[in-house]
Amino acid sequence: MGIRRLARELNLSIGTVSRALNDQPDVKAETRERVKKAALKSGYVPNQSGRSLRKGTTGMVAALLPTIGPCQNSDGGMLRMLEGARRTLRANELDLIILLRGPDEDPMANLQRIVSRRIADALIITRTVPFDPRLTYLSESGVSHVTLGRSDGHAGSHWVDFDYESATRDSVRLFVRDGHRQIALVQSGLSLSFERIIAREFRVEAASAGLPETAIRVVESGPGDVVGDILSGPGDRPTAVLTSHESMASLLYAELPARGLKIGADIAVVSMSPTIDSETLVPPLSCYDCDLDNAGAALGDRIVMLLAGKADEATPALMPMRFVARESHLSAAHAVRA
Amino acid sequence: MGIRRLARELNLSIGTVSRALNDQPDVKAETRERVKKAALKSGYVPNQSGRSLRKGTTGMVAALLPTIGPCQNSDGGMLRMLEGARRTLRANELDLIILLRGPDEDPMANLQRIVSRRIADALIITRTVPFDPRLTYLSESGVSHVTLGRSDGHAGSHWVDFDYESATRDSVRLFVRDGHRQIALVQSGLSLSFERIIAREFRVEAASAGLPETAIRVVESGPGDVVGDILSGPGDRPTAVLTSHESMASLLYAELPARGLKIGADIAVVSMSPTIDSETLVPPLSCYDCDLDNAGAALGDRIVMLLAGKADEATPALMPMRFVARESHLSAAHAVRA
DNA sequence: AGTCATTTTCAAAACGATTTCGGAGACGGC
DNA sequence: GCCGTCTCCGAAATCGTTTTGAAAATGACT
Repeated sequence: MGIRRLARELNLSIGTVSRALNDQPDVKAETRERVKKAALKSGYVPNQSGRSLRKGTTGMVAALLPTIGPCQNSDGGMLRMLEGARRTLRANELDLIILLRGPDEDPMANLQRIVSRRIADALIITRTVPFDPRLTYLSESGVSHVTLGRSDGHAGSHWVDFDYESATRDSVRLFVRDGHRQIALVQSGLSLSFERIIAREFRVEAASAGLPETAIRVVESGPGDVVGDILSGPGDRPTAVLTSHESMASLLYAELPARGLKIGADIAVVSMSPTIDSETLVPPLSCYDCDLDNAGAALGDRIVMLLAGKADEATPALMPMRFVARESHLSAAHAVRA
Repeated sequence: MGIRRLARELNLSIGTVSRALNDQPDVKAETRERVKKAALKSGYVPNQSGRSLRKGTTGMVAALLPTIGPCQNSDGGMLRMLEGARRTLRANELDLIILLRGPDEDPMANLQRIVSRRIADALIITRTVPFDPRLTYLSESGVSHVTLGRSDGHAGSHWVDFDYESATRDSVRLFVRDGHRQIALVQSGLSLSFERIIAREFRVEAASAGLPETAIRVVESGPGDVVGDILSGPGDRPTAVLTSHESMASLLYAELPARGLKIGADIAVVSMSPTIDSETLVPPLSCYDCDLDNAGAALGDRIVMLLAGKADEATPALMPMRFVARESHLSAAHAVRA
């Protein structure tokens, strides 16, 4: 196998065979048929290395996925999204490959290695931070890329992201409408773009809803001290909590009951961007849901546009988040205050 | 960029430069140093396509990951394991890439495409089924591969798997010792190798513990009817349940309370192969834990052995599972029977 | 100095595909 | 019969690297 052998069997030159298989002109329809049939029969598939070398493109798109710490079983959502991207890319003759980056590897060095070895034609970048140096590097190197999550400081960049602003605003309004006067936001960090966005919007909306500075609490913590961080501090305890990630919500579910606080009764909990089984929690978790399949497809679409040279059609995509009211956001909290 | 330019700058032939960079003999130590320094300075990295074409190997190992249905947020564990594999492979100059397969793609066709395009030197196969046709194909094609999970009917094959037999036996014994006389096993399917193994072992061990046929219930179900399936049927209800996967356990957590059964009190629940946050459930889930990092490393090791031609050193690896006693396995169940 | 063995280097041939360029026929119009 | 056009195909160049085989340099010893 190899195009050489196929050509010899057909009594044709390898050039003609290649042209026939790639649907290029200057090949008689009948010949093209003959070639294609023979290729199918002998199971010929062009060697990727040879093809890449000559064409200068690999036909692959790489998604860079940092695997961080032990608290990373939230990946289910990521895979779900990448599957959406895969489907779209595949429909355009592109293969999606996922590249893991361990905690031991330097983000930039890792990126440079991938770029310079020409493993993929385009990249999908996740876990963006504000002013992400990776994006600067990619832009300067002229490598096509789409990010999951915006990054401040990269004006013309192509991204897909969820509408955390609206979701955060809605959430705060919901709390206020339900009579909560003391609210908190729980995050596991503040470095990622989406965490920043949520924190900022949370403060702004709470302020514009008339809540005083002391009524707003933004904590950033991990397992062990989440609940302590929320409940400590001056003034009344918060009666409603928004978490920026499902993993934080599950921590609350684990620790709040031990403090005698019943979720959905004594304290309201709403979570952002959950993965799948938020309804199997007790009580079922109210959350802002996101359409992972479509987000993935949007990522794929952007990549396809970029590679087709239609960069102008690759507009940013802000995916809506949908509030799913279950039971955890309910609370008799206003009574606490009254 | 390009070895050609590098060679010209150094006043050397490209052959010498190549040999110097690849640590091959027949290069003066001083020259080697000079070349390496220049390569580092100019940021030269060999083009992967050119290298693959010439060497016939890609330096990549592909892990094939089916993305199935919506119930797949158990992937966190899988990624964790693959990260272990990545680390080991990377230490041996190999790159790990993950290839998703959507529900729309045929497993065999997908596999054939990957193999014939020579995308990777070796494959990691997951979700093995008994007498897996993929393994037959790979063996016949002479493609190096290691499977996660055994597959009946492939004697000499290389695999890494968890010791489900022992865990299942232990679990049944634990139940019996705690006085349970009516036990159940809940699975989401029966097609995968590990599901078969657990089911078989469950029946065998229960029988040899003296439980009559009617006291053993093995149900295979999805969301919605798990609890119904367990509780229905002749005889007393089971007082202890083993689940073969964390996702099933979380279903039980969601649905059992509604039937008035308190986990860890009225009914014992133990889960196999959980991912991370089984301790944040209420009550904390007792389970058989597995060392994902080491399992991943074992996968990587096997691949390295295979590619180094030391197939005989790539022995199968049965990874132990460790019982983590939390609270869900407790129960006053014997009282029910008494 | 000449010979031989041993390093060290260079030039050229792979690897497998795509693409460019040009030539051979076929055909029609004059 | 000659010339231009069109269609189809083959030969050769090309992509960037590794590997091979031969040539040059070096050193040791007569």
